[in-house]
Amino acid sequence: MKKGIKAAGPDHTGIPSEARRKYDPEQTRRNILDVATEEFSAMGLTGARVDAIAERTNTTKRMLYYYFGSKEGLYEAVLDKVYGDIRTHEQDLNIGELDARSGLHTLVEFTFDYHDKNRDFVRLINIENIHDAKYIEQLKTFKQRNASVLRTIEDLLARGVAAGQFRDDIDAFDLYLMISSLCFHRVANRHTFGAAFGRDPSHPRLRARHRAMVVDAVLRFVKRED
Amino acid sequence: MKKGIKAAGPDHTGIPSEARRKYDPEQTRRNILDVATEEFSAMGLTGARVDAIAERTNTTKRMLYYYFGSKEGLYEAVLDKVYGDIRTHEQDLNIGELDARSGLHTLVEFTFDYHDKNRDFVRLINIENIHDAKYIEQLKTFKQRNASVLRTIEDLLARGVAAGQFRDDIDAFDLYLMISSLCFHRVANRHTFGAAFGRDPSHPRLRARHRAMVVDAVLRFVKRED
Amino acid sequence: MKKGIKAAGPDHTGIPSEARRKYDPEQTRRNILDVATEEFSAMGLTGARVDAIAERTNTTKRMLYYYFGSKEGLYEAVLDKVYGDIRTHEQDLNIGELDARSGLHTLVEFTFDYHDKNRDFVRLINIENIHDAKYIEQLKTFKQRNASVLRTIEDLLARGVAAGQFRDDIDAFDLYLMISSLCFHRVANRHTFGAAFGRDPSHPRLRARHRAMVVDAVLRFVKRED
Amino acid sequence: MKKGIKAAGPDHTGIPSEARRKYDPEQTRRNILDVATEEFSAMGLTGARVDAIAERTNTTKRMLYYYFGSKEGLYEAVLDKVYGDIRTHEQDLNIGELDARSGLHTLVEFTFDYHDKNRDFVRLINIENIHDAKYIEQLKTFKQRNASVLRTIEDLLARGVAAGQFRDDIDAFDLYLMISSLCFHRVANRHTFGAAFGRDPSHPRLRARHRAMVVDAVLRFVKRED
DNA sequence: AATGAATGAGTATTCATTCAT
DNA sequence: AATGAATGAATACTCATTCAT
Repeated sequence: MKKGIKAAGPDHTGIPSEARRKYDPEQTRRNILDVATEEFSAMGLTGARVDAIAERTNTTKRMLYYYFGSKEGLYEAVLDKVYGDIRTHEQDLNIGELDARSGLHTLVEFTFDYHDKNRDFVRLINIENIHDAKYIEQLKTFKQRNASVLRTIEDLLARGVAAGQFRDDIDAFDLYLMISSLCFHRVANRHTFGAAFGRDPSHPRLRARHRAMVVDAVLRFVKRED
Repeated sequence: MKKGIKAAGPDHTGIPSEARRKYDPEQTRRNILDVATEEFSAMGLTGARVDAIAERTNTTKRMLYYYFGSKEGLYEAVLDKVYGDIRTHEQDLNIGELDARSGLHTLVEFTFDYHDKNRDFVRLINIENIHDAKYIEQLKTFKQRNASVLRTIEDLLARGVAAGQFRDDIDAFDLYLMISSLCFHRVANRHTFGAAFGRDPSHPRLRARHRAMVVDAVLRFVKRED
Repeated sequence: MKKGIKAAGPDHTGIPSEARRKYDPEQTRRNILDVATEEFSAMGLTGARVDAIAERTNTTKRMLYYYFGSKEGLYEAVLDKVYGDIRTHEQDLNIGELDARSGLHTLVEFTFDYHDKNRDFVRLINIENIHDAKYIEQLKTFKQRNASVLRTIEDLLARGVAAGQFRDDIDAFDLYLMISSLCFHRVANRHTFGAAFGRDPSHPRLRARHRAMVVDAVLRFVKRED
Repeated sequence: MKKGIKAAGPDHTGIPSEARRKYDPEQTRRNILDVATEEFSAMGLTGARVDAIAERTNTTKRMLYYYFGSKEGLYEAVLDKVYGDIRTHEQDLNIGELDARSGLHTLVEFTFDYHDKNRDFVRLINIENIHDAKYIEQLKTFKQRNASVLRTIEDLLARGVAAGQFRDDIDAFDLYLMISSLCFHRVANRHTFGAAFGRDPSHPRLRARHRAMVVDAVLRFVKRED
């Protein structure tokens, strides 16, 4: 009945003994979380089925409750995992070291690429919004994490203005909303958009063109006009 | 338990007798559809409860099936109704009669306002995307309807280029995607965005500023540079 | 939505006016009865759907209740119609005029053929037995009608015994049960029999052989042994 | 409301403790299956009520789905159980060890007795035929099981012919159909037959007489005539 | 740490029947 | 004589969760 690689039990695979310990709580937890990410992303919070998750897991439904307490607890754990990543990566860009224009360019491209590659992330944000973000608000570390982007952008804008490159009437929050919109929508709404116009806005063939367009639109928007 | 205003039966509401006819299929249908729009928009397709819809209706659950066949049939009818509106209104703008620049300006403002005012519409699109747009694809009239915006934009771009106002390297589909992104995201993802940054991007106080920003960003993007 | 030939309403078919009278109660009744026979025969009493019957009718569901009172009333009317036929035909055989052996021969062949041709009849009897024959027992004329076959067989046996052709220890009821068994089972249970043995016992290719077999078996059974 | 004897929980029935274990999947399954056999046999597939079955069970409706997946799944399991029995018992007769005539005699008597005693089985076959045997056809083991009787009869016929006892123009399939008809019909159609003629053909008082008649009819049919 | 069995409260849907015209 | 709209009580089935081992 069970699919996937069993995390435990006697085997004869020749894998070193640490890897086939009878009980590996960390791996079990991780395994549940990964399967749950797929299911919640694909089906939504209400649409996801605990049984469906358990079935694709190496373990049983009971363990899911053992580790995460409830369906909602598991969903929150998934959100936490998925949301943590983007902010971490953003900070790895070291945008502070670049000049304002190329810093912004880099940030936009990163944001574009991140959404383009992490469709599960995009779907989960979507799903959270259907639930009025009530689960994500409960994650303690959530707000802290996000503050960082705004600071990055504020810094970028200040430096750009100082260097005479950028307009001085732009709000960091607004600018991030714009970037986010342009990167998010083409992935999040690709299905209805695709259905409406017969073309998938997130199709790989369009990626380079849209990436350039988004960067272009943002840079034109911030550019100081003489 | 709270029943809406009964359309029929002896009442003391003072509503003129024609309005409380016992048999008024059109009104019954409409009533169900309106309540369903709210419920599906608020709860999603899987999260919505047929019982909850029926309860807030002037009629019984049975009639819901009588008119719409199934929960999914009702959901599709809701999508159909809601999606029909925006295209109808778009065409009422008579953008063809304006010059390219103000036509685009008008279209962007309309799109912004429409999303701003019709949150149910935005939520439903979101929900449809979680379901990979599989329900909307079944609506026969759907694709036809949407073609119109693209033609409007193509025309706008052609006229703008001819008048020397617009760049000549812009694709109508891409441009609509951009407009849509900027108008949709701030409404659709207001909850997670709000949770992340402590500010609701669709808050009325920000509306005017964002409206101007979106128009500005789009016009700068299409503007021919000398 | 409606299939079938409409019994009423303005038409331009050129059919003489009597045939397209606006209201033809007799035809409406007959039409409902015929459709119901098919549905009950195909689906059983519990399996049959009033809506399904009404839909295949020239009229509406309401008329079904108008004429037959209830689903069960309609079912009883179907039974009555269908059961009436066989006894009527049996009497048309004028078996009393033949000598005992050929009379029995004729009766068996008739019974065989009747079941072979009237599968709806066979199915309905089957269905009635699942309901412990409680509906057929309510049909007033039912018992009277059946008495006739037993008298026919009694007469046949008496004459056969008198003529030295038949054994004298056979009961008419038993003999009819035997004949009935041999003619009924191959039709009634053709599906499970077919599934079990890969051959349909009521297949036309087997008909002649089985017809001869049944006649043969019965005649051997009654035959006086020296 | 009337619950059967609970297999679990604190009780005061004096049943030894092993018999009222809280977790006994095999017993739970069996219990459901037995109750379902009665219900399906009495009411038919469509007429049977899942709730009615659950109520007479030691467990809840949920377990019915846990073990059998659906009402139809349960119905199939019932068919499987019930059909399995007759073939098993047939083979226990060891007819191959008897001479042709007494072998056939034994087989007919067994078949007669089996149908006479197992009315649920007979009813269920009847019900399956109303459904065109579509459920029984899905049981994998079904066809295999049945092949055995035909081989038994073929062997019997061959030996009887070789011994000069039997005619040589009889097909095993036909002969089994005859036997089956004579044993099945009197049970299956006892209600309509009873209603029609005022006598129940399966009444115990008639059993011995009909049993002899059936054996007699079959043996006369196969007997070689000089 | 891990598990198969068990459960109650829901959940979408159907059905025979009747109402108002 | 005929009809489209309306209904309440059922009906099969599902779901997240917990028990006993």
